[in-house]
Amino acid sequence: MPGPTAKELEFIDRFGLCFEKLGGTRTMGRIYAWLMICGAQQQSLTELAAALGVSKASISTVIRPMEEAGLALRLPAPGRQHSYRVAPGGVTRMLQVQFARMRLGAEVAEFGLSVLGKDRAAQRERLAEFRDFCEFTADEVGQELLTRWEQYRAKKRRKR
Amino acid sequence: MPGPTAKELEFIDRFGLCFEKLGGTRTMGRIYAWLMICGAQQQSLTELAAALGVSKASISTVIRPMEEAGLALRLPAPGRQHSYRVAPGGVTRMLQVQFARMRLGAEVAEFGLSVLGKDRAAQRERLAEFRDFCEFTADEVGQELLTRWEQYRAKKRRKR
DNA sequence: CTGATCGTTCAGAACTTTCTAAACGTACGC
DNA sequence: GCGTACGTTTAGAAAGTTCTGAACGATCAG
Repeated sequence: MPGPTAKELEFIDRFGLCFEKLGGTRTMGRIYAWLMICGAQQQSLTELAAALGVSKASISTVIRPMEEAGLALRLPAPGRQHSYRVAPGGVTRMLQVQFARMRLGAEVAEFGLSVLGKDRAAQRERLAEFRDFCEFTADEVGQELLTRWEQYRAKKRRKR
Repeated sequence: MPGPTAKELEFIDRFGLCFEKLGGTRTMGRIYAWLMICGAQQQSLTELAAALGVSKASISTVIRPMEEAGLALRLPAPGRQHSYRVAPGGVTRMLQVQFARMRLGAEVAEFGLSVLGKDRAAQRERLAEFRDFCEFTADEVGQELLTRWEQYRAKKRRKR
């Protein structure tokens, strides 16, 4: 099982930084990058640690959130070790999770409205709009996004 | 210019935490919350600092990104001080900025493809899909989101 | 049963981010 | 001009995050 080449490692690191900018952690990005480009279909935790030059502890702690976010897949282990690979449609899932978090915003806004007196119309207006927007993204966009992405991909595929 | 009441402060803090979860900083959220609910139409930097119990330096450094993200508006100052208020459609803008960042992901993926040999079809497939998804969100979703949000809001308004 | 291999957990180290206080530059009122 | 009020910048403190090494529990081969 060969580790990444120098060029591949540069890609891995750039991907890690990018992932950081988008709200994840660097290591999560690096793992995801390596899983995308490595020769093998899947990688064990120990292999990941070796390939990325990172402690097993790091991988272990970071990969759980990745599973929950729908980015990585842990396969029923052949042998006793766990195998990880990129989940199909992983990034899509990630965005959906992000959108779902907007519900929290709606809740907080609701609380704010309960705090604010009935007389403060202008402020209530602002808060209500914020709440609606959070609801909108949480409820509508998540699903809509998926179907539109399928369309987009299909169109792109047809061109080839 | 009264500061926030105890209840209002709780809202402000909860909003700050929520903002943190969604990728911003706590202080940004607290500022935004206070701008939404404070009695005055706008607040100077000094007023913000006093109301939130935070140093002026903090506000000053944090509010610039907020302006750039399209969250806060700096008004042509009456007197010599600057006045801030929530930008109309602020959160929408913020999401759009977030989406625009996906372009970086597309670039990195493109670089990855240039690194990967032509023979590694499976890996290239994964990378290409990632790139396409980044492009899709950056190009299409940002605009689409806006129009759909307008529709949603209009519908919501009609109900009242 | 014994030794080897693997993933997990925990305490502490290294690093980053965020905040503050103090010094500074500028504009205004007098 | 001189003092005052305002926002900005910078260096350093405080807090939080992420990583590592070591100890541990579990599983399998022999």
